Amino acid sequence: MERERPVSDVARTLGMTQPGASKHLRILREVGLVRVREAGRERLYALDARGLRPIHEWVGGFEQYRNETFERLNTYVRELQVAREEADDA
Amino acid sequence: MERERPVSDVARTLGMTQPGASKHLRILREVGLVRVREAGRERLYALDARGLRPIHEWVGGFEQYRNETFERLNTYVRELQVAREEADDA
DNA sequence: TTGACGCATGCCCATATCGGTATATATTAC
DNA sequence: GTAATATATACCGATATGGGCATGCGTCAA
Repeated sequence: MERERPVSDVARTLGMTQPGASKHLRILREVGLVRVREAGRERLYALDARGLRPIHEWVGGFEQYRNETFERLNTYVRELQVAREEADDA
Repeated sequence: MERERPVSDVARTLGMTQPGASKHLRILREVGLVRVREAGRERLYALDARGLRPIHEWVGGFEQYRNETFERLNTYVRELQVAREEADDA
């Protein structure tokens, strides 16, 4: 992430072959998560954090359901208590 | 997301079979993204947004590289300009 | 210009994943 | 008790995915 790296470097780091890394990087490039810079016979890949922005926001969109989830849970628990009290009364 | 639903409901909504939905929900349950409540012969599934929190934070952790990415890009562009000027001088 | 190097692609195999059918289990209704 | 309903699981086939090797193409160095 921290700096751009040639394909073979990525491959070595991840313990895979050069073609393997090349194919992964291709996908990441196609979805906009990395950018490439050609330097001679090397292709320097680097993270393009902009591509993660939509993902981050999408996941964050569920945040609003956090409280609601617990509210539902509380409602349920209260219903249980009421039901029990009524059963005790009978 | 907005409320708890029985398996068959989820299946119908997603246009898949009941076993299909059941298997997906099992996975989601195992990774903590949904919770289940047994109601008679029904299993009411609901989103557990807490499970998304770590994902959200993990993705957000890359946010710090956003600016750095552009700084690297700017540095590169400046290097190009300098190199061109030197070439022009020669 | 020729050989070495870096990368991308084509091809192939092993395995994972997805979705379906059949079926066992548990619960409700009669 | 028996039938109907809701779910989970086992099993199976089609397809996707991951990773390797062989190879072609561009680039650099001698």
